[in-house]
Amino acid sequence: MPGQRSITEAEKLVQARLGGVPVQHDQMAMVANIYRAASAVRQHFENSVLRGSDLTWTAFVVLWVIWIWGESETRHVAEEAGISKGTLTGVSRTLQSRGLISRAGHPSDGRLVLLSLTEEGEALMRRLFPEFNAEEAFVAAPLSAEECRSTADALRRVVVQVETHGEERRRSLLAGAEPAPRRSGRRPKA
Amino acid sequence: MPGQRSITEAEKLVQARLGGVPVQHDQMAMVANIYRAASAVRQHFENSVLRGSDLTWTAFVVLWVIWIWGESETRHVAEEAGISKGTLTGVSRTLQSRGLISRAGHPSDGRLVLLSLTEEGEALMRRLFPEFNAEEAFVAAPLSAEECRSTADALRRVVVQVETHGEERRRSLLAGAEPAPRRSGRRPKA
DNA sequence: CCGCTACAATTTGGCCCCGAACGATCAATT
DNA sequence: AATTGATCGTTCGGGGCCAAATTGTAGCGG
Repeated sequence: MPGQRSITEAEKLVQARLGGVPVQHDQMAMVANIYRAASAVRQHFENSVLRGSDLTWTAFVVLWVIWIWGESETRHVAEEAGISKGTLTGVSRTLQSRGLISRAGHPSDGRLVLLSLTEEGEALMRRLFPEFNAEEAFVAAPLSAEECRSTADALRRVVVQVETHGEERRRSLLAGAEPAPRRSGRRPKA
Repeated sequence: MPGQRSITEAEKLVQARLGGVPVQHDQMAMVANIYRAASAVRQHFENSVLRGSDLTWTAFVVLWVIWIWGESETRHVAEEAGISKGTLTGVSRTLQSRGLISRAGHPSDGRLVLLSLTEEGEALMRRLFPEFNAEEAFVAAPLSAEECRSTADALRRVVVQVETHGEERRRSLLAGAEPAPRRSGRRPKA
């Protein structure tokens, strides 16, 4: 677990590299740990409960969303699952090919596509979710229920911060300059 | 921000789908929020500070590790950065092609490869890190310094839990059964 | 010196991931 | 009926990501 041990130690090294420029330690440590925890948890889930059904974390989340909310339009599923529409297209194709979900056109709006679980997908979720939840309890075992709640609450506030003020923040950082293209991704036609 | 609003609401729906099987609410909410916060934060960083230098989160973390620890063996960089060795090979190739890092063979052990920042990479990190840290402060703005510390500490304990007991847990879940292959990835030769 | 085992980084295969471009559809005009 | 503008899901390009297979070096015992 060298990554963890080094976090606090790293801060001294950062100071050395920056030569006196002040660093926001606590915020830096929290962000680093958010990402590290997310990776560790995802990895554990994929290699324990999900491996047996050969699902990725993302595929499971998509199934979960449809399971909870019932037949849904793809854009809503993508937003709930926290992935882009383009990604969902690929994931749902995979899940459909395995017979876990089905797609149907919207009766009155030809642009929409509705996703729903097949009987097989439904049965899988009924079987899988309790195992998944048991693993959630496992990774959270060192924390009391109260600590889980306050941690969840703190993280929720971070998400709210980014989702409500993030775009405005990004605009003000650019300060009028054009948004700078990505190197990856489809090229503009011009 | 429908995703957040729905978390607590979703728990009632889960109960309905499971018909009385008990659910660990607090642990479930925490895990969901860890992942959601990590995605939101990563996305915000890539679209703000990192976009201008066309770096992904992962590429930045790799640069950061080398910056802090100095010239390092690839396996150590991969572990610190929280990615697999195979992923690092690709990322470091990209960074090298952009002139930000350089690679050198180990003087006495021909198997090892050492990564270090070029002068250009060094300059980039000196310029970029303060911007990065300012964004860490931005996303953490709704939380007090004390809340950042306790949240970071809780997440650290989750990581420790997974890293110390995860493998044992996965083994006991399988209970002797063979580990079940992945659908994706290279096929066993047999 | 010759296997042999251990361990390093790389390659490979299949998926995930984003966001720009695209084609189809809809709704509101005219 | 034709035009226009918004919005849907899909396609596409360039990466990221893991773990098994592969390739190559190290260092041992014989």
